[in-house]
Amino acid sequence: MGEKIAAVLERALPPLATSECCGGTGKLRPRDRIVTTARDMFHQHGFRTVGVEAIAEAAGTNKMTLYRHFGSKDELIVECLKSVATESEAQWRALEALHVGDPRGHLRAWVWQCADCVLADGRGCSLANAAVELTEADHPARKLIEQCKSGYRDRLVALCRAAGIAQAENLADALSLLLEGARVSRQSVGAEGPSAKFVRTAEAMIAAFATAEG
Amino acid sequence: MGEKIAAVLERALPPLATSECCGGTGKLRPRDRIVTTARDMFHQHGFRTVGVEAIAEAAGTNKMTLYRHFGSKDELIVECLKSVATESEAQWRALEALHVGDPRGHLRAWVWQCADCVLADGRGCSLANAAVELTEADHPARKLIEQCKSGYRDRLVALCRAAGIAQAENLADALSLLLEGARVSRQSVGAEGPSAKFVRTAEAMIAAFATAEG
DNA sequence: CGGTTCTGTTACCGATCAGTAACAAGCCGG
DNA sequence: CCGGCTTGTTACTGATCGGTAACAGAACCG
Repeated sequence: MGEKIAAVLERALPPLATSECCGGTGKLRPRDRIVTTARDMFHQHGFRTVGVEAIAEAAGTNKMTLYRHFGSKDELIVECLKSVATESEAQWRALEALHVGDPRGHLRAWVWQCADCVLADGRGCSLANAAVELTEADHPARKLIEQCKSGYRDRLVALCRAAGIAQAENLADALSLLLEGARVSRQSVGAEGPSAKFVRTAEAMIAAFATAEG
Repeated sequence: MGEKIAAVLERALPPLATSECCGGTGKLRPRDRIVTTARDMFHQHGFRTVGVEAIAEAAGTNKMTLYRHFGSKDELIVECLKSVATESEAQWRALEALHVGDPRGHLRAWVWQCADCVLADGRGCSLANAAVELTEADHPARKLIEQCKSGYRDRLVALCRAAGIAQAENLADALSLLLEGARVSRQSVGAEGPSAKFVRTAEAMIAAFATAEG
């Protein structure tokens, strides 16, 4: 099954004392370093591929300390996804603060922010990827994923409504599909595939919904 | 990491002699039964989750025979994806045959066929899922995935062009994003999420592109 | 200072998994 | 009936991985 990433890390990393590694997380406590590092590694290489030992090592600590903070790998995964969700929410609020009283501009800025994200990161959305990878129906991450995605959807609906869109739910869902599609398409076809048309399509869609009678 | 699917299978399957199991592949030769069964299991539970032993057993044979036909698990994965691609191509041709001389009806029928697929199958596209799960940059499946997705995109562009759409590439890519988004969104938010709006959105998009001046 | 809490280290367990060896049994065409 | 090819069976290796035990050391706070 391909090359073990542990071996790759072994080769790529300098001897390293106790910090300033993959996460670049400086002088935080082990728990925070672990979450940050694990978040990146899970995102980059997948949840099943990355082992807890590799995470601990990359975070400048060891497996034992990891297990003192997280009861299991699944629990760590959930914590990482929570961290992703928190960051996503912070990004949303930041964009919100930049466009108070201008929901239409807010919506268009959101499109561009998403496009940046799709462009910059070749691995899409960690939450969606987790839903693909963690197939056990009762995996603790599944509930969280659904909650986050639903929450995001609600915020997008509210934004569309604020922007004066009559069929706010329909536009929000359409934009969600486009965004999710762009992120997954970039992983399978590459950045020059359909995902390159995300901005143009989303803006056209917004324009169409804005001029619709309802 | 949750419950082992081997254990689940052990419980769910009757003793079973040599056939008529998960794949329900009757009297085919072992190689074909393995591919069919592996395709289903990979799709349902993910590529890394499913072990070769479980596949062989579910296919009514054993690991040794599996390895006589496939050099490695990765090779089997590639073969499964090829099988998926072949089936998808056959479906395309079947739809094509039903709508000769009516590209516009063909396009709308394609939308409905996709919707059926999204509705019926909660696990999305095996190729896209593989791109999410198999993160090694040089994994043999990656090339295949990109080829298949690009080929599908080309066919969709051709169909749009035949339907008289001026910006055929743009519509094809937009529809690709919607479809891919619907399949991945169904896995994270469920069937009642944004993916439920796929048909309505796709049809609106086609209508918009059809009336555009170009 | 002393005690407590957090962390590092090493070694280990049990399970799983990809992949192989060796041999016995079947099938099938001549 | 025979000889080759395909399969079944069992047992095994070597590696990895999730998770734990036990002890030593460091940091912190009174």
